[in-house]
Amino acid sequence: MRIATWNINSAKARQARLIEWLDRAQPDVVCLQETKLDDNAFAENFDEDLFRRGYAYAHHGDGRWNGVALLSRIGLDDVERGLAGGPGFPDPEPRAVAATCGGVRIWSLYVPNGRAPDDPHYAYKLEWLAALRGVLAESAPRQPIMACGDFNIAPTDADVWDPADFVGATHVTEPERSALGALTDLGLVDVLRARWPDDVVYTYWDYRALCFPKNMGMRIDLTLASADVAGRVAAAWVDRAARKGTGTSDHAPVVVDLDTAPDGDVGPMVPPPSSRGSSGRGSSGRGSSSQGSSNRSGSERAAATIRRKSAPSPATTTEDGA
DNA sequence: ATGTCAGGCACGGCCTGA
Repeated sequence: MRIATWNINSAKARQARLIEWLDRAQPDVVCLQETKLDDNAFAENFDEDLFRRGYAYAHHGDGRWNGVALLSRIGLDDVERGLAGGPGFPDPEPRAVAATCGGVRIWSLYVPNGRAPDDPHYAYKLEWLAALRGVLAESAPRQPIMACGDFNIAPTDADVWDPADFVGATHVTEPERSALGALTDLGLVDVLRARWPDDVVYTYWDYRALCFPKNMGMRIDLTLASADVAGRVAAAWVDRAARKGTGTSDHAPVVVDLDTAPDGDVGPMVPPPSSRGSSGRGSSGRGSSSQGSSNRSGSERAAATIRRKSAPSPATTTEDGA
């Protein structure tokens, strides 16, 4: 079961890249953020592309800004749009959609940016995260869950290319990190970081100033999983190829492969493509701890990481081509 | 150098958001 999250920065502008990526990456479930479409426009643009590939979807958007979606080819049940009890700015915005897919309650989340610590949008961000905690706290004890999306928070200073550059900025402040900590305190595991504890792993690079080629990035797109789900993680990586070239989002997808659940009721309805065998699933199966790294495959490593240099220089970082 | 994009409005560049 392959789950991905991707802030695509406009579904319409990204249509060709998204479809191309679905065909290449073969995710079973995709959490999208910043579709920037209303529900009708999303349907008009994507019904044919998605249904032909076996995906059902739930879109929650009202047009110009925000907009989230869940795509699934392994079932899409009990769809829930919006964040119950969440704040507005001033009205509630389409930043959350959830569904049960393959036995896991999955959330696609677009946390407010915050803009600046003294901006009203920052207070809104913290209120929104508090409401999210309330919703996940009800769900987490009852079922396996994953909360995926653009959190607009770098969990630690290791998740930004230069902490000094972020002094006074959002995404790194203590209240934001505490709000994220309140989510992990529910027992949710940041599965990408658990998988790559010591590597430079970014998911977002500003379009400006050659940030991507220099690897001046941030890790703000997160895949949080309840312990039962985290224990099934067979691989987790950032698909940096999706950020390369022209016409890309400024975010790259985060991809997580789960082994089949212990009760064996979960699996893709579409036969796994041959590419799947080279992405970390071929090893021993369940029992791979989310903390463990010994069974990471070379291709997972190649896709996921940039090696940290002893003297970090953005211009000289190279891909780890295992 | 806020050095780039995206959408909206409305068809030519501004404005807003990220």
